Amino acid sequence: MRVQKAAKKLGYVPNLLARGLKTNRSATIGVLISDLTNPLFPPIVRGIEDVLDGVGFTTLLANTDNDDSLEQRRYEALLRRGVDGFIVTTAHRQHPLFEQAAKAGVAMVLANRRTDSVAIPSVTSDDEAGTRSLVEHLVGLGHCRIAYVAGPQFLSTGYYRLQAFLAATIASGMKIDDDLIVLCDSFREVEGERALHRLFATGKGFTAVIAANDLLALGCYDACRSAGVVCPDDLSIVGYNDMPFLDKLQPALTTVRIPHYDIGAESARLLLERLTSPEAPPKSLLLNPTLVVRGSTCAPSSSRLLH
Amino acid sequence: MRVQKAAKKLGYVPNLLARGLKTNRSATIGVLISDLTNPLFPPIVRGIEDVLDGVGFTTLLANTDNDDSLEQRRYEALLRRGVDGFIVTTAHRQHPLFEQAAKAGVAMVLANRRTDSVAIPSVTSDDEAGTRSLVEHLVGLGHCRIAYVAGPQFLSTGYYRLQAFLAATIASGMKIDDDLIVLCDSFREVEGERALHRLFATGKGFTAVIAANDLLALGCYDACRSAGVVCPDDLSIVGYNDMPFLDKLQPALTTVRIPHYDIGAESARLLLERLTSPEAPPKSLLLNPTLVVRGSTCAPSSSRLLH
DNA sequence: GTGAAAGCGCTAACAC
DNA sequence: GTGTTAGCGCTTTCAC
Repeated sequence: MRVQKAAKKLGYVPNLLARGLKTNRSATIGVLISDLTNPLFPPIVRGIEDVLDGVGFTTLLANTDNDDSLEQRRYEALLRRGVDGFIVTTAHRQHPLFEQAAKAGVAMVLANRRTDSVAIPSVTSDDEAGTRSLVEHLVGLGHCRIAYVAGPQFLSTGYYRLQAFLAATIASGMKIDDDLIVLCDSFREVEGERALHRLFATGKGFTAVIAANDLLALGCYDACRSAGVVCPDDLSIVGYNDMPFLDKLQPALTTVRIPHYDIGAESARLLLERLTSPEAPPKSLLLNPTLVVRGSTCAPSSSRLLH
Repeated sequence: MRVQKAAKKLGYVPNLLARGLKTNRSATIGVLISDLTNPLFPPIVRGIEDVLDGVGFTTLLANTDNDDSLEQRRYEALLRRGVDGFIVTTAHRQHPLFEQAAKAGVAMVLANRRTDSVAIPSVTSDDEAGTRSLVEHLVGLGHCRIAYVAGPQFLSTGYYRLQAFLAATIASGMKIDDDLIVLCDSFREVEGERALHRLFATGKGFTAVIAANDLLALGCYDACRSAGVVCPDDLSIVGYNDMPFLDKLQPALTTVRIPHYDIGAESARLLLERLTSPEAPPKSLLLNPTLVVRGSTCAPSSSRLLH
C-alpha cells in the first residue's frame, strides 16, 4: 500500500517488455491489413480498436500490401513481439501460413475474408445474400442481360460472390453466358476498367454489370467514361462493400453495404473469447449485408448495348 | 559456427522482447495517425513503411481518433513497448505531450502537421505556396469574391493555409471580407457543409470557395446539392490535399496535391537520421505541393450568387 | 570461434 | 499487506 503510493508518486510505469517476457502475455493484438489505402479497411480497424481498447488491450496494426512475403514478415515480427493473438483481413481460401499458425495454437480470427477450411474462426458478411440482392434488384428493374466482373477466385469474397451470382442468375430464370463473366486478378480499379473494356469488346449486349467490389465498379466508371457509355442510362453498374465516399460519386454507386464496423468489433470479441476460453469450440460469424440503391442503376433503355 | 547451423536447423527465432529488454533497442517505430478513415493518411503510412522496411525496421501503427487522451495512451503503450522513436501526424500547434517527449529525448518526427515550436523535426508541405496557387488559379479565372472555409486554427495546416489565403488575397489586390471566412472545428465533411450553408446565409455574393482541405470541400458539395447551387457553374469549389478518389467525383475536385508518399518516406528518413546521429541539429523539411486543376472550377458566370 | 556468467525489469511464489 | 528470491530469453563480457 505505502509502497504503491510511493511508486505512483515517482511516476513509475511498468516496462511491458519485461512483463511480457515474464508472463508470456501482453494484452496486445496484432492486426494484419491487406491494404490500408482501400477505404474498406479503416472502418473495420476502428471497430477492432474500440472493442479491444474497452478491455485494456492494445492494437498493433500492420500493413501487408497484398504481399505474401511481407505478410509473413509482419506476422512474425508481431509474434516475436509477444502479441496474444491476431485479427487478419488478408486470408486466402488456401492459406498455409495461417492454417499452420492455427495448428500451432496461435489465436487468430479472420475478418472480412476467410479460408475454405473453417478451422480458423472468421467474421464475414454473407456474400451469397448480398450478391443475390443485387441480382434481384437489377432483375426487378427489368435487366435480363447482366455482366459480372469477378474478383480474385483465391479470395473467399471473390469466389463466393461469383458463385452466388451464378446461382441467382439461374434462380431468376436467366441463362449464364460465360462471355459476360470476366475474372480479375485483384480488387483494384485498373482491373475493373480492363474487365469492362473486355466486356465491351465482346460485342455482346448487356444492360447491367455487377462488380465484385466497389473499387472494381469504380474501374467500370472509368471504362464507361473512356468508351462514351453513360451510366446508368446506357449501363447500370453496381459494386459491393459500400466503402466511404461512394455517395459523392456521379452517379452515386448502388452497392451492398457490409457492416464494416461490426465486422471489426465482432472479430475482436471473438478473439477475446478464444483467449479467455481456448478450449471452447471455435465459432464463426456471418453478418448480414444490406442493399443500398443509389443512382447508378435504373431500368434498361433501348440502349445500343442491348443488342 | 556449428552452433549457429544447429540453431537455424531447429528453427530458432530470437525473442524480441528479451532482446529489447536487454539492449533497449527494438528496431521498431511507432506511428501515430489522427484518423485512419481520412484517406489522406494511408498513402503517408505507405511511404513510412517502405522506408523503414528497407532498413529492417518494423512499423507499429496506432490510431488516435483525434482524441487527446487516446493519443496519450497510445503513445505510452508504444513507448512502454520499447519503440525507438515516433512518427506522428497528430500534432497541434501547441502540443504539451510531444514537446515534453522531445525534451525528454524521445526521438520523434512530425509528419504533415507541425507544432509552432520548431524544436521537433517535421516534414510538411508548403501550405503557403499551395494556398497561393489556389488563389491565383481562381483570380486567373476571373473570380474576385472568394470565400474561405478554414480548418481548425490549432492545427498548423488550418492556421497557415488561412494566413496564406489572407496574404494572397491582399497580394491579388482584393479586399478581405470577414463575412466570407468561416472557421471550422474539424477537417470533416459535416463541418464543410455547415460552413457553406452559413456563407450562403450571409446573403453576400461570392463566386468561388476555397476549402482548407478536401473533406471540407466535399462538405461544400453536399451544401450545394441541398441548396440547389450547381458547381462549378454557380460556384467554383477547391480543396486541398488531393486525397484519393477525388477524380471520380462529379465534378472532379480542383485541389492542391501534397506529396503524401514522400511526406511519409522523408519523415522516416529524418527519424532514422536522428536515431543514428542524435547529436546532429534537428532539421525539418518543407515539400512542394502542386496545383491540380479539375472540373470544379471555371470562370465565374453572372450567377445569382454574384451579387 | 565456444562456454560461462551477469543482468535487463518484471512477476510469481513463498516466507514473514 | 511487505520483503526476498528465482527466472523469463536475450546480449555482453570475459575466459578459454
